[in-house]
Amino acid sequence: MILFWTRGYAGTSLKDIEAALDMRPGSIYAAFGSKEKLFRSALTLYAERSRTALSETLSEAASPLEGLADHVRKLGRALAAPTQTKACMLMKTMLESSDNERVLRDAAEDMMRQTEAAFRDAFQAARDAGQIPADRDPVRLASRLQSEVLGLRAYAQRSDAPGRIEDLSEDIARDLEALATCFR
Amino acid sequence: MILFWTRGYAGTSLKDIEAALDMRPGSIYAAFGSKEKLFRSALTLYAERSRTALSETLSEAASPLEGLADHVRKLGRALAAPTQTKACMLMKTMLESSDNERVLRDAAEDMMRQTEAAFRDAFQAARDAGQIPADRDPVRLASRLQSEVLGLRAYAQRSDAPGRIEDLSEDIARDLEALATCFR
DNA sequence: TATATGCTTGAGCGATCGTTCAAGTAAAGC
DNA sequence: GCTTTACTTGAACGATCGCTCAAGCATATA
Repeated sequence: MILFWTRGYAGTSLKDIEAALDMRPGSIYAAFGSKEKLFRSALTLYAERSRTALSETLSEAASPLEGLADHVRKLGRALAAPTQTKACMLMKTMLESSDNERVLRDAAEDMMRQTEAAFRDAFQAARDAGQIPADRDPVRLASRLQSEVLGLRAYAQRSDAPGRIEDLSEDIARDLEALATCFR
Repeated sequence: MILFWTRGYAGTSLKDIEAALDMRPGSIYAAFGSKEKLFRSALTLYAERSRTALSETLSEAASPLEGLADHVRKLGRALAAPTQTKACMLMKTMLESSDNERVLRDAAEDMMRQTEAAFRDAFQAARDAGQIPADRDPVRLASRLQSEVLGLRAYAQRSDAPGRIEDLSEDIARDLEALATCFR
């Protein structure tokens, strides 16, 4: 999965996959069917893990809004560590897929919408709990947060990012919390 | 340029370029040297145009901060229109480039830093003019804005984005202006 | 031990990649 | 009209792409 994540769909050759899985082409095709199917399962795995991480952070937090802020701060800490790739795999897939790979694009979009729906539910819960003003639209807040996270992760890909990422994620988290404080 | 922008470096084949320029391979190589050099000049052209657009918007605005807010709103309007590609070409290049294309990655990063420097100068000017609080760091604000713009443009790539983009850019622009209003 | 079964192997398929270069074409100078 | 010069052409190169399949291997069953 990490291979596809870092190099993308078209950028990963079967040679790379053979080496990573220590399998020969025949076995790979017997097990996964095609490069595209293998990529899609990698994409699904990525999305599931992301969703799990988010829901765990949300459930551990004292409130939905703090949960979202925690999520952003955790992300910032993760992105400050040196890893192969930082940017969101769904975003990378969406950006690299052309028309003849529309299936992948659509799949990535769908999964991204699921994440955004989780954000929306959290904002909705925060509003129901009176933590944020009633005139705030959870859908709009969710797309804003989605966009901020995409931006943060894309920015993190820059080689000079490590020193700025924690400030960035802290700013985003503070803005989330400010939704509550401006209401008191 | 648009071809490279939409499909990326590796995703654009010489066949595509031949068709787009109505030139045969020999002429292309005589004129540009290599696919990589052609891509780099496309990247440079893109960055120059972006920079020009930004500086024009800034110079037309009543104040640096309003200039930045205008820039974001203009971007939102542009992204709401149906175009081939929305996401920033520098970001796409940064994300798709692997280690064997490090030259492209570095070039894209450099150009992105120039944009960010322009943001920083505008924030600095706003602070010097007393428009934003003195304890605000222009560098930090600039990286935040850079990240927000990257996020906005990546989000705009989604097929269901058109309806949300203007809200998103409006939210970002308001947050910029709030740097001033919270100071009054 | 002989046979059947399921999995792995890697040579090789046709297609496409970026790139080159001998040959062809067109305009300029004499 | 002939030569020179500058530019264009497209066939073809080696490399690599995703993928296939006859052959080989190892284990289970008889």
